[in-house]
Amino acid sequence: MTSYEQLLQVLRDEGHRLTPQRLIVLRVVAEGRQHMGVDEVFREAQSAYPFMDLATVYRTLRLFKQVGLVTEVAIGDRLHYELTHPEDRHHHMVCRVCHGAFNLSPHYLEEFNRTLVNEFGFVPDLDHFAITGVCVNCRPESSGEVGIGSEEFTLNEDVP
Amino acid sequence: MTSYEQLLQVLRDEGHRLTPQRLIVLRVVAEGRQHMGVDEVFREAQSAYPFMDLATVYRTLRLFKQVGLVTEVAIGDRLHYELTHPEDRHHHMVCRVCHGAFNLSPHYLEEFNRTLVNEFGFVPDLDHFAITGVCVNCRPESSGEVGIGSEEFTLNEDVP
DNA sequence: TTCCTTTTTGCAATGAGTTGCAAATACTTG
DNA sequence: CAAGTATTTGCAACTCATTGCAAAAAGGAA
Ligand SMILES: [Mn+2]
Ligand SMILES: [Mn+2]
Ligand SMILES: [Zn+2]
Ligand SMILES: [Zn+2]
Repeated sequence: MTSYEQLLQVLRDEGHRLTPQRLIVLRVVAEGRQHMGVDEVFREAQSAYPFMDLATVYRTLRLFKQVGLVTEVAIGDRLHYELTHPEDRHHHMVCRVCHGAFNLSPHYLEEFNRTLVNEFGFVPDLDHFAITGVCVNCRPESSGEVGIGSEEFTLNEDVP
Repeated sequence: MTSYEQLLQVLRDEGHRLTPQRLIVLRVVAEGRQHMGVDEVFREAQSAYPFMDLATVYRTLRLFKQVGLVTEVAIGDRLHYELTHPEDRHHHMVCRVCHGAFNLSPHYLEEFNRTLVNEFGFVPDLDHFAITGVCVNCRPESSGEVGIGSEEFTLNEDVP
């Protein structure tokens, strides 16, 4: 798919300098799991480059988001990042109880999106969205069959 | 509608103590505008009770939310509170550019809500929701007619 | 390579929000 | 009304995220 070299070219093309810090953060995010929290990126990056500063990680991730290399999603009150895969747009349902995160096809928000645009002229930020709630496994009385179409992964950080 | 005395009874009924701090925060929220930010509540409360501490305001608002007296909404990355009006459920569209906030009927999220419950058994938190985006006035090319049904108010705090 | 300019970094300070804890106090009971 | 107890408060310390600024370094030109 998008190789590491191609990703670097995106930075060069927009006139950004290729510092060791940026190369490492990019590698960490590219090789990491889905939705890494900032502190997780920081720890991994620091182990490869001990002088790495947390402020640099924040600035670097913000830059990567600006140029489209990574996608940001707010889960709970923390920001998480993953490499952008244009062919795999998705949203999330995040369980408030078990912190599990389930992927959700963009299809489920398309009508909502269209309605806001058509009725109010409001263009919502619905690129990569996370809605909190309670998942089927954590519901008080485990009633209700689950349909197809959702794929779970688990966050390895606590989300408040 | 719900008088101040009735609100106090809710606290008493659940075994919470009626401290001067709580009475004042409740009065401030009850008499304040929609969606007061915490620091705004703090300032008003402090002017009525100079010993008021910011931590107490945070704890008090969290308690009021727990017992249902107030409704919380995250706008940008700050929490805002307003007195709960069960007969006036609504969501918001918040403009990233001008920070204007528009009310949105719950009706627009009902289908989305139902779909998540039915297809995935996921019960989303859609009590009082705010979606960010760009409002019709702030869109690059001002195309598109605005329908009826949205009512604007302006936040008087900057939201990042 | 060396020099120059501009960007980027590391560090320290800041701000919002949360938490532990001892002192204060609201409510209960006599 | 006084005393006892459990809750609540104020304060200070702490965390997470952001920002100003001087020092470091990337990239371009000679
Ligand atoms: Mn995702
Ligand atoms: Mn509201
Ligand atoms: Zn769950
Ligand atoms: Zn606007």
